[in-house]
Amino acid sequence: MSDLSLLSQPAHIVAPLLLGWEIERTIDNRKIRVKIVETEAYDQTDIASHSYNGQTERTKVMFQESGHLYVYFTYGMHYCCNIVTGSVGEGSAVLLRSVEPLNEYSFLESTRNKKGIEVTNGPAKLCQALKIDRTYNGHNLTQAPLKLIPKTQLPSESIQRTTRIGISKGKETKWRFYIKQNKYVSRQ
DNA sequence: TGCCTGATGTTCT
DNA sequence: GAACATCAGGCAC
Repeated sequence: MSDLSLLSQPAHIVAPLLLGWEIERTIDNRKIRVKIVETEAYDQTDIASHSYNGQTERTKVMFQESGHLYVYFTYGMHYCCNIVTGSVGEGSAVLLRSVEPLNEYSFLESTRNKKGIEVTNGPAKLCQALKIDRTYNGHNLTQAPLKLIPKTQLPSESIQRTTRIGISKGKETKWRFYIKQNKYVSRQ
């Protein structure tokens, strides 16, 4: 039983807390574990967020209970996944930008047809590696086959805070967080 | 190493 | 009809 109550806080508080947490993804009886090393926060006051213009059919999961997964499809070929945070109706979430595999390396390399850090060092890459698609939109992260596993909080000295990547609006907001010196971080 | 661009579908205006 | 929370491959330097 994992306690995800920390996730009911605002996204920009939760985003650095999630660094170092693990995800357990079960595929064909394999229990794949990865560590979260890079995140970005988005909420309804944020012009770069999907929830900025209010709730729509696509974004409704962002407005639901925290501890669920918000998966969206972008650029015609990629999925990205977010962890919903805050309280119901708040419209906030944390984008997973990169993760570090902890086991099943060769399996992940085969799902991506890539090796090394290229397997999971980007938001769409990690979704492909872990086989996350829109069927997981709204998934409860306390349940298999996709579980979020809380870990002790990292010391603040090991966390770097910067502006976000890959957006055209809201660039000045420093809501990207990553673990310093981790090679899986997409851009240091 | 770093810039440029094509691929491709969903969402919103 | 345009924009898009991206990626990979190609080419120049």
